[in-house]
Amino acid sequence: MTSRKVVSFENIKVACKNCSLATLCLPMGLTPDDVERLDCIIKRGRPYHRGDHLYRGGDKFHSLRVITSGSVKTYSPNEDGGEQVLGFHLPGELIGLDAIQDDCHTCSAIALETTAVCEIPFSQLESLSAIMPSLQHQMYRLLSREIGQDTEMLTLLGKKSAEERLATFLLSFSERFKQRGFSASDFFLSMSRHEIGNYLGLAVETVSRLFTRFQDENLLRVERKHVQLLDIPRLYDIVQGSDSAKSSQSRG
Amino acid sequence: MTSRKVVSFENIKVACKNCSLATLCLPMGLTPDDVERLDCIIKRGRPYHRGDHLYRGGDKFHSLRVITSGSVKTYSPNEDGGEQVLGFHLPGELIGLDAIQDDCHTCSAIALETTAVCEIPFSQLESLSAIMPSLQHQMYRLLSREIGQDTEMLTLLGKKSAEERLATFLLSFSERFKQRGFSASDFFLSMSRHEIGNYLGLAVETVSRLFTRFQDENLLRVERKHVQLLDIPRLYDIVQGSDSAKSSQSRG
DNA sequence: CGAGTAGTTGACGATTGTCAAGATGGGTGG
DNA sequence: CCACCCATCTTGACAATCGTCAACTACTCG
Repeated sequence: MTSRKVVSFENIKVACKNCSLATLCLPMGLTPDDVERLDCIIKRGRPYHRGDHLYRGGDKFHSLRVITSGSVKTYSPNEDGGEQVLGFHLPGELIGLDAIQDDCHTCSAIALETTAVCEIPFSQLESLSAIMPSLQHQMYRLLSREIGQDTEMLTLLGKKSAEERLATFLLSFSERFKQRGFSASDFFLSMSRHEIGNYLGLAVETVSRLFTRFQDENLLRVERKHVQLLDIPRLYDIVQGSDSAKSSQSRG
Repeated sequence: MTSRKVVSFENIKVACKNCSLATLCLPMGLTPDDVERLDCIIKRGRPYHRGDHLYRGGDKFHSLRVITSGSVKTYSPNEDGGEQVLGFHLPGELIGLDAIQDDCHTCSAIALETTAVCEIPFSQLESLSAIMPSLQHQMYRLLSREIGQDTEMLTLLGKKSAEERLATFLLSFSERFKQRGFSASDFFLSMSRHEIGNYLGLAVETVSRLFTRFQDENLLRVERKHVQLLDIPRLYDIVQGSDSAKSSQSRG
C-alpha cells in the first residue's frame, strides 16, 4: 500500500519537462509543446531492484525504456550457456532498440542496482512520431547513434589491447558521469569485474591485474567498485594505443 | 557517351517494382502503391569501379545507399592511420545508417568491384516516412536490424576463437549468397585476406593459415578468392564453439 | 559467525601476432 | 607471347599477450 502511494505520487510529479535528464534523453531538441505530447504516452512504474530483469531475450517487445536512475546491464545469452555483455546503461540512456526488428527482445536487461525507468510504448511512440517530425527525426538520430556506438565497440574489440580496452571503458564512464553532473574522476562502478571482463572480451583475472597495474602506475586508485581516476590525460594517451602513454608519464 | 546512354537506359528501366532485390531491400513488405512512391525519390547513378569511394568519413550526409550489384566495404579510419573494417555489403543491403546521427558520415565506403547502387536522399525519405506509416516502420526495423547485427559481431569479436570467427564469416556469406539466388557453397569473395583479417580482428597470416587448415580438414576448397564449402554442417558445428566439430567429423 | 561469492595474485601454457622469407599470380610492356 | 614486377598470399620460426588453473584473501549476506 505504501508502494501504491509512491507510484501515484511519481505519476503526478515526474514529467519530462521537470526531468534533469531531458537534455540527454528522448526529448532532447524537442519543443516544450512536443515534449508535453511525448510525456503523455510515457509510463513510470515502480523501481527495479538489483538483479531484477527489465526484460529477457525472447520477451514480446512492447516498450522502449529510458533509465532515470540506477544502472542496467544488457546482455545476450549465447548458445553455450555463457553470455555476452552488450552494454552498461546510465540515466538518460535508451534501451530496447534492438527489439524493434521483429517485435521481440533479442537480449536481456537486468538492473545492477535499484533502478527507475520510463517506459515508452513503442506502437504509441511510432504513431506519435508519424505526426511529429521532430520526434521522428530524433528517433532516427538515436537509432543511428546506437549504431555508431556499436561500431566504436567493434574497433575496441577488434583492434585494441587489454590495456586500451580498460582505459576506454573507464573514460567512457568518466565522461558519462560528468555529462550527468557527477564527478568525472571519482565514481562507483555498479558491475562486477566479471561483467567488465565479459563486456571487454577479457578474462576476469586480466581485468583485475590491469586495475592493479593502473594503480601501481598512479593512473588511478581503486578499491572494489570505487574508482578514482588520478591521471585522466594519461588514460587518454593509453586509449590512443601509441606508446605515448609512457613518455607522457615521464613528462610530468 | 556510352555511359550516358547506359545511365539513361537504367533510369527508365530500373525500378523497385521490377527489381529482384525488392524482397531484401527497403521496399520489403510495402504495398505496390507505396513502393511506387518510394521509387520516385530514388536516384540511380552510374556504377562505381573497384576502389572508388561511395563516401568518406567526414562527408556531409545526403543519402542512404542500397547496393544493387557488386559489393562494398565500409570501414572507419582509426586515429593511428589504420582502419577498422566494419562490414562487407552485398546487393540489397543498405548502408549509411550511421550517418543520420549528425548529418555526417562517420565511416567510409569503398567499392570492392564494379558496383551499382541506389541512392535514397534521406531528407526526402524522412518526409515520405512521415506520411507512410509502413515506410516509417520499415525504417525503424532496418535500423534496429543493423543494431542487432552489430551486437552479434560484438559477440564474435569478444568471445570467439579465430577458427570460429572465420567459420562464421564464411557461413554469413554462404547464407547471404543463397538468399540472393546464388550458390551457398561455391562463391567468390571480393575482399582480400587482409580485409578479412581486419574485419575479424585477426592477422592476415592467421586467416591464411585457417584457410589452409580448413582445406586440409576437407571443410572447404579455396583458391585465392574462390571458395567452395564442402561441409557446411561441420562449419556450423565450429561456429557453435563446442568441440563438437571434431566428433562430427568422425561421424561422417 | 560461517559460508559462499567476488576479487586478487602467481605459475604456466596456448592462441595468436610479429617478423621474415618465399611462392603465386595478374597485369603490363617489350 | 614471354618476361618481369608488384601485390597478395602462404608458410615457418619465434615471441608476447592473454587465458586457464589453482590457491588464497576479503567482503557480503544471511
